[in-house]
Amino acid sequence: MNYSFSELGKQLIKQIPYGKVATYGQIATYAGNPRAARQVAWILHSSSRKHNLPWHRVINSKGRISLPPHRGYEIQKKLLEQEGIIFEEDGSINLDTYLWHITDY
DNA sequence: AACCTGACTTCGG
DNA sequence: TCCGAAGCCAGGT
Repeated sequence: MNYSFSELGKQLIKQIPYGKVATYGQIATYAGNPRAARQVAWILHSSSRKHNLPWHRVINSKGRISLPPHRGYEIQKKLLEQEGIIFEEDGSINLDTYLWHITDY
């Protein structure tokens, strides 16, 4: 059975454990297209609501939230902090500590 | 059916 | 550190 990139990406996002985060590129890589990071953002836009995806656990490669202020940034930060994730002074997250490894699953 | 757009990433300069 | 360009998918116009 051939699952679409979006379908796989959606499944992967659902698997991100509580208290962990994943990057767009990481999801894209696991879904089979290392260069399709942009599509991951698209998945979140189109499916996070109807499929109950833990969208707040997806951040960019720099370990920072990609949402602009007043466009969800504050909300995402709050949700992550509620899961025990600590933000650095510059607003980034220590990926060595919080990045999800597929092996954790 | 062509064209546009996204919460991105990587690479080169 | 910053900027531009290329690469990828799917849904809306």
